[in-house]
Amino acid sequence: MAGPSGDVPLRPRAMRDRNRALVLDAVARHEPVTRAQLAARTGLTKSSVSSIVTELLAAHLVVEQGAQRGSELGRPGTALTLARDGLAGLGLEVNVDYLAACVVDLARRTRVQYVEVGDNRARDPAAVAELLARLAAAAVAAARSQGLTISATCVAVPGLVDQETGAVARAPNLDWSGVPLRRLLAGRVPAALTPVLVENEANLAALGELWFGDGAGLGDYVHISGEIGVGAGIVVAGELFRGAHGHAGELGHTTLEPDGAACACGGRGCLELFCGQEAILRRAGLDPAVSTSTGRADGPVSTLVGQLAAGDGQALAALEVAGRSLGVAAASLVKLLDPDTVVLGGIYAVLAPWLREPFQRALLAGIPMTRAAPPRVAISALGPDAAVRGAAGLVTASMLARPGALLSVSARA
Amino acid sequence: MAGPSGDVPLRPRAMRDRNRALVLDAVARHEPVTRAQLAARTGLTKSSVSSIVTELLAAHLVVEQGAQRGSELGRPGTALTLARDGLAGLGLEVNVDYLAACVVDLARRTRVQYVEVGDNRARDPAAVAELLARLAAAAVAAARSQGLTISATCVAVPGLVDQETGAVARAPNLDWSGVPLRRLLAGRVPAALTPVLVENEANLAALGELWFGDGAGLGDYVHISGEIGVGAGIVVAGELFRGAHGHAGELGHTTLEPDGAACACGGRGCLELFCGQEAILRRAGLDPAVSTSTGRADGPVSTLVGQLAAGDGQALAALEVAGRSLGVAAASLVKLLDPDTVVLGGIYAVLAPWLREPFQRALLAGIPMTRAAPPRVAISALGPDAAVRGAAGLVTASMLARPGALLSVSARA
DNA sequence: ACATATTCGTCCGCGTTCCGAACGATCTCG
DNA sequence: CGAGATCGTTCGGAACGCGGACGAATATGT
Repeated sequence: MAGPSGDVPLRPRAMRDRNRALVLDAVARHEPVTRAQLAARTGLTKSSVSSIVTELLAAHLVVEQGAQRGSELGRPGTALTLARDGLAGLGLEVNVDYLAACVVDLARRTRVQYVEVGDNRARDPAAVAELLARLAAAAVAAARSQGLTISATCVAVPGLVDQETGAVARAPNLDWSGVPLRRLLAGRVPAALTPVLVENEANLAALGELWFGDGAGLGDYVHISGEIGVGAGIVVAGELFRGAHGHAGELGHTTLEPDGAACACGGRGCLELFCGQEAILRRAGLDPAVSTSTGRADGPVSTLVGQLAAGDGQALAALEVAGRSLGVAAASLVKLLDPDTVVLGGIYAVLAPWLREPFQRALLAGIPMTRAAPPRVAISALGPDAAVRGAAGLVTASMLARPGALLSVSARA
Repeated sequence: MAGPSGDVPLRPRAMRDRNRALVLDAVARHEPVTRAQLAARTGLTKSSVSSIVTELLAAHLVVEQGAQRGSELGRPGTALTLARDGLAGLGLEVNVDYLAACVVDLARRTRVQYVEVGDNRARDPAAVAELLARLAAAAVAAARSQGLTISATCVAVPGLVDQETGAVARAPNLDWSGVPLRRLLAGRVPAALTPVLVENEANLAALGELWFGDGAGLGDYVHISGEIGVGAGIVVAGELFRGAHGHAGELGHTTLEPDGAACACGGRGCLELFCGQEAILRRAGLDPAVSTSTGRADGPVSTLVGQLAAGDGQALAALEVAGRSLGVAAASLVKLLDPDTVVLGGIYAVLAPWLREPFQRALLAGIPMTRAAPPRVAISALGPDAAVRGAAGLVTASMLARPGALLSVSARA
């Protein structure tokens, strides 16, 4: 029952908090930037900006870069940028056939990135947690040698997550159910990495696209993430739409044919049966059973790409089917959510040369004259990397959004 | 792209604005209420609440009701309630087969409500605007005799609206396209009723349910509005989800059968072909062509209800089909948006005794083990009245949310 | 009847924060 | 080298919320 946008009274302190976040955000967006430019951009006065910047400098969130060479008149300003050598976010990912870790600094530069291939379906959740913790330790060590300090961690998983407990309620493709991932990691990871967030992979991939891809021009968008499952991440006004229980975006089990084939989820004619990774491979005549790689390294998807490039008829037909069915589902989604853009990510980014055309055709056919302009269709620049980086980015984003919490963490270097 | 929740700097003035809205909202929710209770509820101190209440009293938004009889110890407080005799909102509705107007006061009591039946497809948009303006004038006169002053107007229309211009981009069931409704009304209505908002009917019906129905317990919900078209209104955290262009919630043209029958929208196998009002009537063996009434008064829907109550097989089968198809579409919607509740509104509220069971069955079948708890299914308490009242409520809600704008409007009575 | 406890609403002084104007600093251009 | 422009700082003023103190109004106990 949120009343007027948040039921909390606004005190001078909260006012300062928000203006601090406003300035820090403007630095992140426009660095390098001078105090005067910040004042113009945020609408605050020069005095207020100065006072806030002083705090941000003391907290080591922002650093001065010396005089800004301006070809204009007057005294040049001092350039401000986000600190590159201070706090950073750690992103982890558990997927069906690999683990990944990456470290991102405040300026959203990826400073460390590790991937470790291996079939996690064959492993016990605790064993996966153990491997992931080791990967994390390696990434943190590499980050420390670059002068970075991890402030928090976020783990991407291909399934539904209970935000409160950090447990994976259900991840069908991993065959996980009720796995308390946060607790499993908490015991295996130094306390400096906590808190550990757990979040759905498709959601994080959408945010990854926002922060590390072409996010700027997307507006409100839906990021469709093709992996072994099919998920959608919905971003509205720069923020993730999570739904009431954090489970929004489950696109893979949209019903396409009410009387179609049975799906593992219990339903019938689900989208995943037409354009999930395994369905595509099978239709193309490839064996999806072996170490299914999500488009990275060598794996069935690269094999498929090879066949497509060679003009293999069966493979091309499989993508025609996938694109068309995905387009039909996307049309319904677009009519329901009215986004500016639809982004194809995950393996769909890799398969875009063959997928895009039938997808777009079906999408437009399903959105007739009802809307002024059809949504743009964009291809993810990140592909399968989007989720880990989105996870790390989520950590740094929350630092940028709440700088107040970090003010006392000054004395570092 | 919105940075830290709004790119506007927070000044002392904005702080006051928000706290004013916070207090006013608390009054609305808990009236009658004393200053001390408001302080406890909002988290502000007694001093701040006192100061804000003084302003609200001066603006005639709130009135004192004399001493509050408390069975407790100590000095009793003075009860505060929203003013019943001051500002009010005017809601209008253009639908296929009727026009409606209603006036709602700050306390969300419906003070005036008029409905005028008549087929608007047969009329020119300008003629409709003329009739609507006359209905509005009558409603306003009735409101004035109760001591109410209209502060603004909102019009509900069954189609896609351009929020900027207040024009109806397309309303297929009215056969309107590019009708500048705001401009048509502006010339025919006294200036005191402006500004005139124009908004989609399904969206307003959802808000109507929130404010005038069982809104309290719904949480985040989707209100499915069955009329001649089928629309959905999505409410998240007490606010409407409009999408990037204000066109979100178009459920009626979700594709159910990609190779199904052609729909007027240009697509194939659309949901409306299975559970739109005309489809249901036709399948039940009734003639939908005559003055199709949206469940109010006498009309084909009441005829249908009669047949259903009598146990007519063809009619029951029609509702079985409608319920099942609506349930399938709702299942996809639920997986995409993850709401707490799904509300059946419009004619579906009237048909609920026969619709609910197949609907719920299909809905649950489509949401297997993937979610912790399936969404609740609720039946609208308002039915076809939801939209007009939501329109009027939207006006009063925006007054409550931005009391600052009304402070100078004091001298009334 | 009267004192006491309790709660309500107001008042006043204080701290935080933003704003606006003025000022010195620094650079470009002629 | 002076005029003009821009940058960042500083200082006083104003708005606002906070906290404690105070009088008002009521119930309870003796």
